[in-house]
Amino acid sequence: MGRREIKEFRRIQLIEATIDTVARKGFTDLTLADVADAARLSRGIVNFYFHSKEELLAETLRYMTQEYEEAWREATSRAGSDPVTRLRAMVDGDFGPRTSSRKRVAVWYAFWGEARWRPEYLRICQEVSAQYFAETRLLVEAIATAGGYTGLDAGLVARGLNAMIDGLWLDLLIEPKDVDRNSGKRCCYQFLAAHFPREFAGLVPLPGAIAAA
Amino acid sequence: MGRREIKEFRRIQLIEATIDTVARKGFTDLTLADVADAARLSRGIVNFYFHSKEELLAETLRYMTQEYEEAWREATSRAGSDPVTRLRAMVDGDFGPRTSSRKRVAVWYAFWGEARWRPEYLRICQEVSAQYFAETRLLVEAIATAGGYTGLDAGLVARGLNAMIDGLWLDLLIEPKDVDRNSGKRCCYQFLAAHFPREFAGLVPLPGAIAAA
DNA sequence: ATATTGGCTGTATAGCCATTCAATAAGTTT
DNA sequence: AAACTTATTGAATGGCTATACAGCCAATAT
Repeated sequence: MGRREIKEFRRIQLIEATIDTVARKGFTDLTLADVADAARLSRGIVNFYFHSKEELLAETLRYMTQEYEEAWREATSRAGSDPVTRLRAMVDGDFGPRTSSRKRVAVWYAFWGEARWRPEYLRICQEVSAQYFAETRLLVEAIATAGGYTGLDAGLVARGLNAMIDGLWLDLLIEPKDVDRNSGKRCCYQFLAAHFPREFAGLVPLPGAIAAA
Repeated sequence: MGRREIKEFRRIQLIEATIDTVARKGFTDLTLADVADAARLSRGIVNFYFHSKEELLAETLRYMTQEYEEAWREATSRAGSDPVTRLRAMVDGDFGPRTSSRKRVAVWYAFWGEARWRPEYLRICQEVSAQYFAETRLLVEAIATAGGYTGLDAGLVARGLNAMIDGLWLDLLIEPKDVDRNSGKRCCYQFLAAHFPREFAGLVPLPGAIAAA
């Protein structure tokens, strides 16, 4: 590896070490020595690549939001142009093994827990949240129009879906015995089916349907 | 104040000082000196009433969960026996000015952000979450039965409502410009109206209805 | 070959903070 | 009011950790 590439490589290496370390020790107990160890580099390395611990953490959050946004944009893109398929792709992505692993979700919540007191975190979270909301809102509107559903506030439905996803992630953390990635997904399907029965009802098995099958 | 009462009084005084201090400075920047100052007591006081900082924080979380549970149990109790009214009382409570003030919600999220790495926090959160879920599930079931709604998974609906509330609280923190206590409430009403139109539709004004009124 | 650059290391340091504790104040009992 | 108990203080302690930095070494340029 030439000197040219190494700079960016190390940055990412340290950011990923930070994610791993937050996942392993939490936010409060995280030290720069831990991060350096996780990256298998020397103790002083973090302050060589970042001005401060605070900056490392903010960059880590930025990295995660970018990764997340790329993931759902790619998922919708693969899903084609049908808004129903696209919205479903977003939900599926949010409960896919990579995005909603216990590790990843724990790290999201660690950052959200601090966001209130760190304007930089807040800004970053607002950005990703606004993008996601805008897209879901658009899709909800398109589905409503195409399906002839009237008297429905697309903003409210989109907001509700977004909130439900975040809340289910919390359940993955707190009640992993009652909520897993699959039941989280079904929960969202059911919400969508309640508003758009023709488009989503097939995804929600009726109670007892499994036993009957 | 006699010596008998003082012990309990100081405990609560310190716990409430802790809530205020977390609200003001966040979890990471909280020091016992801050808490002592907030309580207007001397620096060493916390370790006289609690074995450690960790214990103070766990007790603070326990205090908040008890307060929350008492609040919604009282709200449903006041609401009488009709499950529709009862469920609505729970939602209204969750978006009432006391429970969902930015300050309180920020503190909840601070604890949730740490819960993954503190088994004690996890246990406490699981407890309150399970109680709340059990009650909402019961009410959803009662509403479905009374209203003749079939083919509806009460557990999934209750789970979705719980998750939506938690997620909307996050929005109160992160996007206070787009989500406030009122729109949060309306969001939940809309979810309930989607499943139980006859029982809840009246609470969700149609788009444009306000302008038309 | 030699010089130069720049990534990287590991130790030194200074500040912070939870916890302890000896001293003191306030209240209670006899 | 003396003896005793309990609450409270605030300074001292010790451990921890972010940050700074002097020097080392490998890669590149000349």
